[in-house]
Amino acid sequence: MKRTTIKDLARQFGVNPSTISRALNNHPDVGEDLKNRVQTLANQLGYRPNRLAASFRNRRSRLIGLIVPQVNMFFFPSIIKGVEDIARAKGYSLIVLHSSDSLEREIENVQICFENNIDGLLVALTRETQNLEHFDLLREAETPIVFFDKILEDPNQQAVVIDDFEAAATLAQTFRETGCKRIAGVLGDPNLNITQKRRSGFEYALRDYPAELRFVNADSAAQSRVKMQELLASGFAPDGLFTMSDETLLGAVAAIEGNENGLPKCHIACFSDGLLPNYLNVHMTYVQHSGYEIGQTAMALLHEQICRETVLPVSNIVQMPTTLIRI
Amino acid sequence: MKRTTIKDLARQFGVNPSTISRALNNHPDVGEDLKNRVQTLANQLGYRPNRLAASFRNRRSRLIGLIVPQVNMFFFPSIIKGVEDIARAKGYSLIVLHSSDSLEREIENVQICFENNIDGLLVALTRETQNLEHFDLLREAETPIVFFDKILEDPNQQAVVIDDFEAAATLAQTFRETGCKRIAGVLGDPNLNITQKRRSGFEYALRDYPAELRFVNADSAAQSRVKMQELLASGFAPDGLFTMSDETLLGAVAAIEGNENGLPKCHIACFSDGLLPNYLNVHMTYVQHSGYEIGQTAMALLHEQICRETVLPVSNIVQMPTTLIRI
DNA sequence: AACGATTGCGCAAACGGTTGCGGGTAGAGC
DNA sequence: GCTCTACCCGCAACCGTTTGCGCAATCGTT
Repeated sequence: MKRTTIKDLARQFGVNPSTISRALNNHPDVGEDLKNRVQTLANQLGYRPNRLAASFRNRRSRLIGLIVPQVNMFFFPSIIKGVEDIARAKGYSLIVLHSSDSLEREIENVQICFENNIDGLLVALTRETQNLEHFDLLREAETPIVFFDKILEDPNQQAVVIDDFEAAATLAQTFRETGCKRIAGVLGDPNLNITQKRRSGFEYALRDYPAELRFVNADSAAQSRVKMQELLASGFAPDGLFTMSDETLLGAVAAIEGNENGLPKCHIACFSDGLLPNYLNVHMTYVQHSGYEIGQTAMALLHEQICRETVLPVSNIVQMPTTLIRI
Repeated sequence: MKRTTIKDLARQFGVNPSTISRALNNHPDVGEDLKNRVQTLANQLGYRPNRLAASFRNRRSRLIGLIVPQVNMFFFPSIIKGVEDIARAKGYSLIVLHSSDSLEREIENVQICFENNIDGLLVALTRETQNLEHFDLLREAETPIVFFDKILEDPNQQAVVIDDFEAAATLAQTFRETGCKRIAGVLGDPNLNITQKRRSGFEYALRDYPAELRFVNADSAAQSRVKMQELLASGFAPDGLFTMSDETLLGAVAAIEGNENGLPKCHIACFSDGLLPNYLNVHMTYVQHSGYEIGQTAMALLHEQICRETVLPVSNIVQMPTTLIRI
């Protein structure tokens, strides 16, 4: 069965397709009577507009691109939920692409987005990304872009992040308060902007505090566990643990709890989306930065840009508020 | 800056747009010389085809719809990764929609997919879904659909699942072997097909085994934890735990480990995507059903249907193999 | 040299919906 | 009876790409 088109409806009523189009779009140039009859028949026949045709004509696809470096367990699901909820409310659909932590694939993804004529793009960068040249394609097409979470310093960008430096510093303070002397920190990839900011915020807050800091880098729960096991095996017995993400938290806690030599009470402070900490049965302090809210905010910001129909030449970095939670 | 189109290229070479189109698509009707010159200039100018136009003309959008009941932590990320990897390899992009466990929203999602002229659809149903009528829209348009994980019994459907009955029975056996007498089972929503199958497989395998079975239903980690806490508070002290998903596993284990009265050694058997069990620092047996592979298989199956260009009137339920793992 | 086959390109329509413009009709006002 | 206006609707172009068909030029064959 073919799908019913505007032309089909036009034939039914013996009018011009343009009139049907206007009737369906509630254009004032169509008589009330005809308008009603058209709309009811359209419903009966289950008429659904062909967005492809409309998009093509209007040069608006009503499609949003979402590019993430990887599909992880904790942050990504929250993000996609937040983005999709807002996008749907505004009448947009989501094309989701992941870069597998590869710049090459990120570039591919941008091209895919361009070819699909997306109306706007949301991006979290890979750890390999050093500049934003590959987005020029979209910028020249005046397609608004909002970066979030994993971003680069760059003029004239729209972005949604948290105050990583400040949050890390706040977490660092808790180690001072609890009197920790040997702190293990599991950070993300050292190339990442957020890793650098969180580390420097952490170190800055403890710059005059006499504790031994040992940092390791890990991108996944598995890596975090291994790195932590190595650290423990090396004889370092931390009384404090700092992690930068839920993934690394999971791995590090597993390593510590699985440690055969046992371990004295260990104070934990971390960044988290808020779910995992409640299931680990250990006390900890965490900065909750909600992926859901970041996703919502980023999408809302993007939508503003789209409606404005002109890319702002100003930089706008939205810093989301975070909450410090003790459990 | 406007994007370069085929017409721009045609003007440059003083030829007809159709010739440019053929040159770019390596059509034999274009001379080698011209073909090369066109392709090199197209690269230089960074020409990217406007898929919207091509899709419109060809009635193929190269878009795949992916509808999931909810965006959870463990299963969904694996699924989307598997689907996207295959889809990308075949030249398709993904529109991701979640139904928030609501039939109404699922119906909306199907309509969105239809309007976007998707070439194929992958669906895991909500717990509210009782029939597949709302997919008729797409079926009439001859759009292939592949159901996965959460499906309904229905003739003439393509689906990818696991043998839930058998797998649950296998897990049940482990309780018999370890001699458990009081088994707590945390299952998903009772309306779900997989819940019913897994429960009946479980009960069947233990039909002649003298153990006390207590089942509770939970959709999330939080619910699972609460239900398990209630069960423990009621005086039931399980020596065996059976869960149906990673989410429920996480909640149930947290409840047991957080139990103030302590608990004797508890044998755990569950369904899992394979990641979480390694981080809980408890021994268990689990049936690994890889969301990644299910996603890949479902997408590959869908691609076959798309290429066949005619919807098969036969039912084809692919049962993925599972692995029993003890840790 | 005459003829058929092949090569290489142009022409134009089509996909479905949108929109500026124009025009016909009916009613109101003088 | 005339003009003016408001109301409704048709006409046709357009968005970028694809493709069947046609045709001229070239090539190969007898």
